[in-house]
Amino acid sequence: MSVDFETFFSSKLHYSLRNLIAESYCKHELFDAYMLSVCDGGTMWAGHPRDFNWSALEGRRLLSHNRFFDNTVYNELVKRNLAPKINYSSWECTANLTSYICNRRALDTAVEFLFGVKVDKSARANADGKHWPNDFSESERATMLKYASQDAVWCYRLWEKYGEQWPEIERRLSTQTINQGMRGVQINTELLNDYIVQSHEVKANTEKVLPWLADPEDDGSWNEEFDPKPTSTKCIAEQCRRVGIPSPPVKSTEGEEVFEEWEILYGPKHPWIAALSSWRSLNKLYKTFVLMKSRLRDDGTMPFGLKYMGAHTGRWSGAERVNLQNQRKKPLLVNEIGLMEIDENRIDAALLDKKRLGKFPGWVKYSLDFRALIIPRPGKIMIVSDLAQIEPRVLAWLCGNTVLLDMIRGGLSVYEAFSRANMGYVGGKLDKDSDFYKLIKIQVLGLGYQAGWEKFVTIAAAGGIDITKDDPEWIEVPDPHTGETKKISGYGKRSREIVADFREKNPKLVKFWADLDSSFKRSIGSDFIVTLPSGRKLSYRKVRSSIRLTADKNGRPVKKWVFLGESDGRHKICYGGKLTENVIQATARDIFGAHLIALEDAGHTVLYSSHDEAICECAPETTAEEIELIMSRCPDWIEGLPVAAEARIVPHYTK
DNA sequence: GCAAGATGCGCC
DNA sequence: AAAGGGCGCATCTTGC
Repeated sequence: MSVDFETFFSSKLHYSLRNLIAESYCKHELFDAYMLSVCDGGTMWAGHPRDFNWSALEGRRLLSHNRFFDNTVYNELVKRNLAPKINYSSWECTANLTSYICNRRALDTAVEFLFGVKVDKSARANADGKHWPNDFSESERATMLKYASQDAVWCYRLWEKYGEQWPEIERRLSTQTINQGMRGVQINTELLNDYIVQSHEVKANTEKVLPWLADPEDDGSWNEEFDPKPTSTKCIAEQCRRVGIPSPPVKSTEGEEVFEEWEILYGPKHPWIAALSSWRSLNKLYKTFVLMKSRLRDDGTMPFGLKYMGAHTGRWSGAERVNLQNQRKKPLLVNEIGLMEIDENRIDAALLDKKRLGKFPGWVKYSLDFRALIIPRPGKIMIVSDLAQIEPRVLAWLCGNTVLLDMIRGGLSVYEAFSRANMGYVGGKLDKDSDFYKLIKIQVLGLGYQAGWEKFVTIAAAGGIDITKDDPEWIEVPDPHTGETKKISGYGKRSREIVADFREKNPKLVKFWADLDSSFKRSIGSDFIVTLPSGRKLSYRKVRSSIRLTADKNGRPVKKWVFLGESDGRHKICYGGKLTENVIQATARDIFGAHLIALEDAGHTVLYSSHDEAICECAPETTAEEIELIMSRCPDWIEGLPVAAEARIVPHYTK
């Protein structure tokens, strides 16, 4: 039986689900659920909730398109004595169903894709700011009832036609995810209040360093010509002009390194450069803290959003503006002058002090640690557990690299095993701090998805290795046309060698890329569908090819064929390595999904998850080993994969 | 006044 | 021959 509520909203008053999470929206004084529509295929009903025969839902399986919302509305009605408590048997979400079936969440786009029918959503847009029934004309009321019924009908049809294609485990993951968000997490509210005050103060200090905001009694030149906002690009450009330095390079187009060079060159002389970056970080934190406070329940817990099948590969994604999957790992430290500390070495040293001595060095005035805000409920403990190198393991399994898997099963670390099984290393036990070990690690992480030598230079740099430092200035190569020897730049020589060597020694992997690549290209004109080991399917629709203009090394334009497939409503370039990455990520997600359900079956509460990490709230007697054991299980559909996990009891969410 | 695009920040 | 990373969200600018 599908259930769909229509409620008052007003974009003018900023009272809508755009601005508020469902629970805050329902708690609000403006909340009014004025219409309910239900459909069980045979019968249809739409009207005011007060006129509904609620007992019709008793013992039934309920369906909603976005159950998080409709379930929250229903709970609120019960709380306000506007609806009775019903014992329904389950409540499924058809938005999650269609995300699984076709990566479309919204009702209209899903129905259009799956049924080829355009659903008219204009009635809802037309209800913006209107109170029921007085603000609706006679005909508008009829339209609204029809619209509500139509949504309930489509919700039911989606379930009727596609429900069976949704495997049991996925259905449970969907339900688990929605329950997680509705259950929420316990927040250290005292600390949150502190953080709000502190982050606001540091933000204000930072604004004083920005010349266009700093002096309210300046000559007025900022206010006259510019709109002085904290991160205004116009103000930044003008400031650069005034002090005679070039404008900052754009990170996304000119590269992180180029920006860093600029920063190193001009940062020390111009404190506002660092302040700009700090302000963005602080503002993000401050806004998040304030939002969290607004969502707190009386018991100090906070609901949150998490999207089942949020990403094309099936991974979960954050939602509702407080995204538990992308909060900073390291605390933000406030230094002796009341600003955000930016010296990474100093920060790391301070964090080490804290870890070893239990307290920060004197210069740390305050620490803003987002993760410290999330604590276990009273009488419970928190156990954080994450899968050990799941993606390289899955990659090895899919490529049939049994030698490597056997070594891992025998107890070697993934990287040590790789050096022996695939790179020809035969020496003694590797030292984890050695450059050789680091190099192996970045190869495993970086080269498995077909990165080229230039990309590998940046991957290595991110891993702390300058792979170009021993490159010769010049190398001599024969010209293919004349046969004469010519000199070319030696930059990247080492990187090229590593990449070539890696590929030579991993023929199964190279073949895996090539096979995926060629089957993708063969599906031009139709959809490319990969069946994952779990049985789940990954789709790339409407595969086509297209010509792109790029520059060769001399800057001359070159035409290049690329191949594209549609996912998440956009055509994206696909190639063997990229497809491999997707397949691996999706498979790792399925394995992790099995763990999430197993944890639940063992009686643990999974508060939420983050890609390969499960955050659990458990009975106090639970041990980390119990969790580790469950997280190390290997699903029967990927037999022989050595799965491993680490778990630890923590006072609060941490990494 | 709104939507879309560009840019940045944070995680895995 | 090589080969854009994914996600969400805030801020600011520009175009309609």
